[in-house]
Amino acid sequence: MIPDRPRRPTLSDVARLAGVSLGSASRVMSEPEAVRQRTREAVEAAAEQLGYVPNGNARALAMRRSMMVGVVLPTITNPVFASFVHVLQRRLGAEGYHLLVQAHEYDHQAEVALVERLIRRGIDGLVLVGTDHDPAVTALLARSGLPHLFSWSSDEAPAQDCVGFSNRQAMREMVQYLLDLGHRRFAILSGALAHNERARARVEGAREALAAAGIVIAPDDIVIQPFSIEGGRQGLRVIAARGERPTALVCTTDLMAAGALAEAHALGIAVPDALSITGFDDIDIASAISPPLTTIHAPIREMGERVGERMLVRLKGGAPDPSLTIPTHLVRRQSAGVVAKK
Amino acid sequence: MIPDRPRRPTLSDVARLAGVSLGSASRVMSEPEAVRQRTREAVEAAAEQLGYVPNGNARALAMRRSMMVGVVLPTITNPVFASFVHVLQRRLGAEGYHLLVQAHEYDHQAEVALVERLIRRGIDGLVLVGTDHDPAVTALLARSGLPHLFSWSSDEAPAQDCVGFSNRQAMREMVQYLLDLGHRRFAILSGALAHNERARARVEGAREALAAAGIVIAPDDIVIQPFSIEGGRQGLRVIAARGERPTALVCTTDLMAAGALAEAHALGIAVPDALSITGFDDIDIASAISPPLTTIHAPIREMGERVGERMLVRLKGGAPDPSLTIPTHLVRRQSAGVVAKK
DNA sequence: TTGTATGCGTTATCAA
DNA sequence: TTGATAACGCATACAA
Repeated sequence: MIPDRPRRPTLSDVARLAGVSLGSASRVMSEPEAVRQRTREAVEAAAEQLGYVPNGNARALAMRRSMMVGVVLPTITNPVFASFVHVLQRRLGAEGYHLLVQAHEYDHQAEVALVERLIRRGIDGLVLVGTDHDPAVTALLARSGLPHLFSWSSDEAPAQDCVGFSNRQAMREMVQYLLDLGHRRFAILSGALAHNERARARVEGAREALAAAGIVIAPDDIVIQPFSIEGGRQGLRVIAARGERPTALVCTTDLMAAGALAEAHALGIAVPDALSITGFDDIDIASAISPPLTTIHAPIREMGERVGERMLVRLKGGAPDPSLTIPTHLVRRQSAGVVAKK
Repeated sequence: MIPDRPRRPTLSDVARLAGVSLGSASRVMSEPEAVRQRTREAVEAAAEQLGYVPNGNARALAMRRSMMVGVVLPTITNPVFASFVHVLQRRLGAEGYHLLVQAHEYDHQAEVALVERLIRRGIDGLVLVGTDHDPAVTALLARSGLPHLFSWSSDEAPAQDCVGFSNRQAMREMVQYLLDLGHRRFAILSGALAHNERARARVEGAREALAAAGIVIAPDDIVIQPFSIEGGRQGLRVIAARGERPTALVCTTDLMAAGALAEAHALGIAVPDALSITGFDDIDIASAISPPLTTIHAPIREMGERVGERMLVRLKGGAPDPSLTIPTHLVRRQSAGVVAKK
């Protein structure tokens, strides 16, 4: 009986055609130097002739390693996370790993399900953004014994396995800069703070710097909108509708700042003359909008490299390293300026 | 002897603890309705107690389906591709599929290696961007019998399995609009055209619309730079250095247009008064830069949905559908205006 | 250096 | 409805 669907050739088929054992054929694939040239060539010829393609799933089962690393992001549509994936992919891809990317769209609960799905699917390691996760995530990770790394945030980081930067310190620097420019009336625009220690740290950093200057920020001056360009627009509208406007609008992401900037243009609010606007992340587009965005450079590239390297170490059975804090820096552009004289 | 590493519990362990056979335990996982309630509960309790997590790789091997779909992109750092991934992930994720995303960074040859790696790793289906691929890609796909879909381009599309839009027609519309605004001197700014039928179709569309108006574009007026913001900046510099400047700069992506716009600002070239600049894609940021970008809306969301749906059909053994062309539309914003009177 | 045999953790087939 | 048992395709320890 002829099989209806032409089954893809397996290593057994290759071995048979080459006239060697399955074991030898397998060795040719994984450790070619451990096999005589003659047999190697026979196997390679047979593989070529049959169009043999190794079955990664069988391989993963036998080796108990899938060569896949999971990455759970807030969203892939913010370029700052896309860049992170880009770097990670290059670094881990170079060592033969594939990336399984998932995004929870800032849904705290959704993240639990994504992590579980990734573990079930059979990843070898997991990269998480941030350190504030549902206890269920931690439990899953602990139970599975899966190597995992946290990223982005060193503000509330565990002692190990986190590579990030100080969102709080960065934001302090930003606000201090604005204070030095003479600003005294501030508003802060952020996405939701719940389950997001990065946003919290950024807002806290701003608050601290202001407090040190004797400025107390009112609850109303912290506007919460979605982490997006549209959220930025909305936020600016809210603030513009106020009686006494701030002279500086501190946004917790470049995306929100870009939206706020666009809306300021639309409303005829001059930036930075009537209102200074600042961002956070330093995504590519930040320098291309106008006025170019004064922002914090988040060290995404370096963070991605470090996370990738550490993940590779952990995947090879290496021990956890202490958490690492990468410096950020303020990028002065034109969206923030000296406060206008009365 | 005690095993040194605490092996993760398997379905056998669960079955043993529950006092049922492996087969029954397996059934509880996959088709719970085909098992008596009593045994089901026993198995579920045992699984819970042991913290059982199914092994996806074993599952993939046994079922001969990995529940993973590959996506090969030019780059993840262009928001237009990130959005595509976002939509695809939602659609396929809803049906339990994982996405294996790879980017070739516009390296034609690199794509071959990526596709091969994905096939080896064991994907169930593959989504490709564009239709112009190395013959080796086609060969791999044909040999593996893997369901695969093309996207983005209906200009040189195969009769089946492609979901895209007409880059050429869209660009014709754009240039016609500029002609209607009175422009007669054009420059075109694009990334490399080799192995990229989308870029080619966009340039061709522009050329055709110009030709129809009796305008012949000189080779020098087509500037090639990387597909990026920086590429856009460079491109504008090249054009600005020319003796006789164009009044309209047609860019083949929003990213390049944003870069060109930024550089125009930097050089003191008024947009649109001294130079109209147009983009293509309509990424989120296009409406937030200033002046807001006149561009072509590429139907990424709908394309992603269609691709996802079709992929699901193909994954279930369904037959290929004829290729689909989704309409685009011109988005008139402020970066393009009437040509200045002499 | 090569072959043999077993295991990886499931699903699926077939009797019972 | 359940249980035994054979795939699934490969890696690997061990023997030859």
